[in-house]
Parts: sequence; structure tokens; C-alpha cells
Amino acid sequence: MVNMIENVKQEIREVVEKALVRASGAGEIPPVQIQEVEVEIPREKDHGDFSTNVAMQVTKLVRKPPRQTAEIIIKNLSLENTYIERVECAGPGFINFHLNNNWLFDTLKAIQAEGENYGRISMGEGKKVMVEFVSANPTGPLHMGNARGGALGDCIASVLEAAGFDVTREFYINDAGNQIEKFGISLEARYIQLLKGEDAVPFPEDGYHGEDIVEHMRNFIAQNGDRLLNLQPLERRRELVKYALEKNLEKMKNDLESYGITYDVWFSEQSLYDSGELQETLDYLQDKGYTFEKDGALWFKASQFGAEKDEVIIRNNGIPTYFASDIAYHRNKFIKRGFDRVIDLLGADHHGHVARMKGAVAALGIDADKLDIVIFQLVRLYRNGEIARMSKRTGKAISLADLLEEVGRDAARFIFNTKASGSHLDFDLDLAVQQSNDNPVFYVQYAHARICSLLRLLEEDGIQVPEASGADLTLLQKKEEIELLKKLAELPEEIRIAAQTLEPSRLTRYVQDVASLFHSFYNACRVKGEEEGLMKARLVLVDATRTVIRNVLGLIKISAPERM
RNA sequence: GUGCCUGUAGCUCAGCUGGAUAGAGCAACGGACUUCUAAUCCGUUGGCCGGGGGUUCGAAUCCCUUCAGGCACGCCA
Repeated sequence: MVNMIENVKQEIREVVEKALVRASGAGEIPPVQIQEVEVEIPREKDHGDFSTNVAMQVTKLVRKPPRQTAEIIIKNLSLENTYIERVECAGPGFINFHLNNNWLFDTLKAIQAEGENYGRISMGEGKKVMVEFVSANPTGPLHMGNARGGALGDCIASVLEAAGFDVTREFYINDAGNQIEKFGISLEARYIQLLKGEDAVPFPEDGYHGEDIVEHMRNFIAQNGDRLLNLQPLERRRELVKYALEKNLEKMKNDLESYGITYDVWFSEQSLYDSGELQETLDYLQDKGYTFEKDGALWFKASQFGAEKDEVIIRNNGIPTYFASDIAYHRNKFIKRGFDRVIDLLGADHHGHVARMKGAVAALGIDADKLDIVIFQLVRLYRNGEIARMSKRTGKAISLADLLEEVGRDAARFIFNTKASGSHLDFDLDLAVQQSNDNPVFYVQYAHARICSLLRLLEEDGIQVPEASGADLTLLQKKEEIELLKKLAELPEEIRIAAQTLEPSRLTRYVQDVASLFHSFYNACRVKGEEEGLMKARLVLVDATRTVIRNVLGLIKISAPERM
């Protein structure tokens, strides 16, 4: 659980805080109370390894020019037993810290010691978090929106795990309500049509017209014949829905599995009806006076809780809306199951749900900040430079299964995580399968394979990766070695920020940077055949790079091939 | 009409809880393999950060306004 960047920042914070106290004690500046000294890594290498803007922040309190304050702070710094080698005042009043490289060598030792756990942090303190994602309507196949939401949600979950949260991945099955009703009517119509001819019964206008419905009924009849014809429609539909839903769920489970996603819980919406939780929730809201009746329907006063308008929760036909069961569902998540935090992923077309859902959570007496709703923008597919809507093979809308078949799991997961969730994403199908340097997936995997190849070759000569403590790491001096090392040191910090912002796309960028710096190193420095001390030090570095690449790829569940 | 998201290099995007000279990849151009994988590397070119106001020591970043694109505004989910 080492986060060397955080350690060094903390060291600098402490040293600066002490200097402030000392300076005010000596009467050089008035006493200043500062919440936390901000320490950052400057963009420009000339500006040191770390810097702080504290002198500028206190400029009003101190009533001196920032540069002068900075000089006073610097004068009072006590740098014994720190990584800090040199300090200077620069620009409008920044204090820049130049470190000796020992912190990087310590990082290397930490990477070797922690191995596959390097990067993990304890930020989450074991708190229970649920990530609910995809939760696609089980009436049809998974589409591109589900594909992005799936990659995103699964990686958010992984990032939170790495950050020390106790994560549950959950899929909410919409197996109740209106669309299931429609599903049943559609299945039934096809069932009768298949048995008694197209004209026997009209197909409902607003039904599901997809070929998959017909397909289900064909299979059902092959297995079960026409025995449902004599049943009451309600009974008949129930059987057909049960059959088709099971098939659809199985297909979804399989598709998601081959996409690398395994859920801890598949949660049924219907179960909220059956357990009485839905009714309990509605009673609660009514008791609290958070509802009112209008036009024969029951409404939730969402506008009292920050939403734009009120929402119907029980229709005038007595049937609860989707929103009603979603409120009960969130009550279940927080209260029945005690999650400290819940994260829902929704496509941009559902963003209208955010304010009212948060409002509902607040109405339940739960801190609405415990619910994060991540909205991701929708996907546009490109092929041959043009927007691709249809699958080449099936001629229908491209499904997750089609995508996996065409570009594979690694490329799909990686590319869906290259952009921030709020950004629109253009997915270039041609690029995703290209085995070239244009393709970021291969670029990173190639770096890993290259490292493995190098280690393999040395091993054939009887040379192993040495213990970091037994190698003279100070021999690592070249620019390419140091740059790579610094990047490796950033992994825990990257995970911290990715967990905080719920943006796994940081990690795909990060691992590309690692790969890039490794390739630069590889071209500038030899390992095999070098003088033994240097070779050993570089071996430790190369092995640590492999660990970092593998850990990140493992986190986003992308393969790290040893040969390419 | 109202709300949300987006607008940064030719293209795809970072940077957005304010910091120093706005970054990366691709594309374009010029280089590097007798030596560990050239699926690689090195260098060069490329920017009124959509426009206009404001806040401040300082704005791509915060506020207002305006333009453009996407999405949503249902007793659908």
C-alpha cells in the first residue's frame, strides 16, 4: 500500500508547515493558518519535481509580495532526513522542490515488494460500495450503449476495489412493469401467429417487432408445442415471458461474461413487489406527506427535493411506475443492505432521471451525496470513415455480441475507457482491429510482450531479476530511466484520482504513458550485455515496468500477452 | 421554449476543485535497425482553448451572455 508520491507530498507539506510556524515565531511573517499546503507536480520539468503555491495563497494574510514570502519560507525550511535536495523560488512565487532520486529507488523496491498489489491503496477503508451498471432491458439484445456502460461500470468497480472499497457489482433486472407487459403481448401474438397463421391475430403496434421474438416462439413451439393455446391469456403470457426472459438473461449473462464482466448480484425488480418492499416504500412516502393525488394518480413531490417537476409513482390504473420501484430499489440498496455508497451508471438519454432519483433518496432520509449517478455519453460507430449503424453480418443494429466478434474484448474494453464518460465517443471499428501503432491497445500490449521477451532471453542465459535491495539502483541516471521511474511512481496516485473522479479513462492514458516511456528507455538503454551492475539495476526497472503494465491491464481486464 | 452534456492543433482527445511557456496520439515532413521484438524510437511543423463581457496578482479552468452540435423534457424505462 505504498503511495510514494503521496509520501513525498506529505513530507513537503510538513516541512513547509513547520517553516511557516518558525517564520511567524521569529516575527518574519504574521501567524498564518492554512488548511492544507497544496503540493503538485509541475508540468515543466525545469520547475522541479514538486512545487507549492503556498506563498501566493497566503499573500493577502501576510501582506508581502509572494516572492518575498516564498524566500522567507525557504529560509526557514529544515531539510534534514528528507528526499529534498534543492529548493528555489520561481515565477510569481512558486516554491520548487528538486529531489534526489532516492525516492524513486525506494519506489522501485516497493513495486518489487508489492508485486501484483502495487498500486492498491487503502482510501476506501473497506466501505461497502455498489456499482450498478448495464441493467439493460431484458426484452432484447445488448446494444452499444450497454457496451460502453458495461466497460465503464466494470472498470469503475475495479478501480474502487483497487482503492480499497468493498465493491459489489450489480445488474438490475427490469422484469416487472410495463415493458414486460408489452413483451408478453408481443410473444403471445407471435406464438399464435406461428401456430394459426399470420392473420389469426394482429400484431400490436407498440409491441416488440424484432425477429428475436419470433425466434423465441419458434423454439418454444418446437419444445412445447401448442399446449398454451387453451390457456387464459394472462396465464399464457406469464409462461411465455418466463420462458423468453430466462433465455434473454442467459444470453446477456453469456455476452457479458465474454466481455469480462461478472456480476455479484442479479437483482430482480419483481422481487421488490413480491417482498412487499415496494409497498413499504410507498407507505413511507405517503406517511411523510411526500406524495399527493392528482388526476387519479399518486405523485411524488420531487420538486420539494430539488427536481424540476413532480413525478407519478402510481398510475391512475393502480400500477406503480418504473420510478416507484426504482425508489424501492434504492431504499433496498441503502437501508436493507447497508451500502455506504451507491453508484448508478446511466446513458445520457436517461439523464433526466438523476435529479428525481437523488430527490427520492433524500426523501428516504438518506444523504443524497451517497448516491453517485454517472452519466455517460452515447457511442457512434465508424467504419470506413462513415457512421456504421448496422452489423455487416446480421444487417441489424450492432449488438455487444457483434462488437466482440468484430474487434474482440481487449480492444472494446480499452477503447471504451480511453475517453472520459462525459465525452461523446466515436468508436472506429477499423482502428480497433488494426495491429499497428495507431491502435493504443496493441501499443501497450507490445511494450509488455517486449519486456517479457527481454526477460526470457536473459533467463536463458541464467540471468534473473535481482532483489532490488541487492542492486545498485543509483546507477539509474539517464533521463529515460528517471522519466520512466517517475511514471511508475504515479500509479497509486492515478488510482486514487480515478477512484475519486470515477474516471477509469485515466488509467488507459496512464498505461499508454508508461508504455511510451518504456519504449523510449528501450531505444536509449540496453540491458543485455551491459556492465553487470547497471544491467541488474535496469533489470529491476524493466521488471517493475512489467508489473505496472500488467497490474493496470489486469485492472481493466485486458490481456497482457507475453509474446506478440 | 426549459434543463443537462460537449465545443482545445488538420483528426481523435487530455488538461476544467484557477497557477508558471496550453499537452498527447494520429496525420504531414525529416531521420534511427550488424547488437535485448522497428507492432519501436528521435526530431520538425502545427493553437484568437467556439465568440464576447466580467471576477483576480493570475482564467482553457470560475460567473454572465451568445453561437454550434448531442440528449432529455411521458400516468415509457
